[in-house]
Amino acid sequence: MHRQSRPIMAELPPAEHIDAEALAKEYLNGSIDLICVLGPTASGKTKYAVRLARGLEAACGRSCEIISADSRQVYRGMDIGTGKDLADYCGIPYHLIDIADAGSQYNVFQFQQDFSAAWQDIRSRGCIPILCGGTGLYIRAVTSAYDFRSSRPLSAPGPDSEATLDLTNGSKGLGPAKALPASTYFIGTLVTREVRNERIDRRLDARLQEGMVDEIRGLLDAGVPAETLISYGLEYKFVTLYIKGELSYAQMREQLAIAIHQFAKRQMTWFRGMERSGTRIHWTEV
RNA sequence: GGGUAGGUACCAGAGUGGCCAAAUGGGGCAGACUGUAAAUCUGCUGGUUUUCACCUUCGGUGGUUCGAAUCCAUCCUUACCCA
Repeated sequence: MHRQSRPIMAELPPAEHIDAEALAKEYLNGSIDLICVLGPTASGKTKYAVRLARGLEAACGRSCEIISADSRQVYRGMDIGTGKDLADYCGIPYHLIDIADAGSQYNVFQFQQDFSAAWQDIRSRGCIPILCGGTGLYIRAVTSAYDFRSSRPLSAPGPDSEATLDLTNGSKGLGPAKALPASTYFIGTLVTREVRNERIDRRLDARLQEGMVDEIRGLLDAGVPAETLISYGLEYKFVTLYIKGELSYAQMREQLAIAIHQFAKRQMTWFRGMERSGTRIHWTEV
């Protein structure tokens, strides 16, 4: 008898079919000003967003451009570990990928600024913007118009008043009114946990074979501190620990797979939280 | 065949007569998170129950005892060692 405790799992939301033509119409008549594709890692967001872009272009003749909402793909030289898969875009222009140096510290506030600029730019050229990514905080910061000016500026680890002052001045200088979307249509890419984890495992092995360890060793050799890479989390954290000899290859692979599973779960928690607070997400099977 | 050490909840692993439904870690589940978010943090994790509580659990069986995961007997079983 296998009475393994089977905890209640949040049921998957019902999937719906997204009609590109209707969506294009909504965008053109101004009832929405941004389309956002979100989902946990390994749910096929990018591929879906590209397909959607194609569908929208076919439906209304306007070009689509994708704005990435991925807190790690912003860094140059971090390709395999962040799964950039730039070929997946198939010619659709993308934004906010490779915009910061590996080793630097990008953040939500910066993202909000950069997103605003890209979003306005795309719209000013008559194109349709699609925000696509899995960094929930980033997505929410730009679609719910988070106001960071009133919040505490990022403070340095120590009592480094100078750094704090610089950031404060910087945010003031950018002005209070950032242009952000007023109405976003959210599409979530839906996969069962089992399928998701299976894909994560397979993808991890593929990345290891593609030379992920070498990529990260290269970053270390280029002078990116190990602590910084570790702070980036997941592949950068565990592979760095492996390179430093603190984990065996097998341990690295196993612990990393678990950490990615847990990350995907946390992403879903965030998205559910968005729904709980009133955001309508149209989940679709991919 | 003989010897030794083990068999504890999903896993690992404490506990060696009452304060044990059973430490701790991992995993899992759920949640929080407006300037690091692939980060950081919280709760739950035998069953019924709102709580109190009660019920069934520590390889099997049978004992000892007011009381056993803990002691005894026996059986099954795992690892290693000697043959």
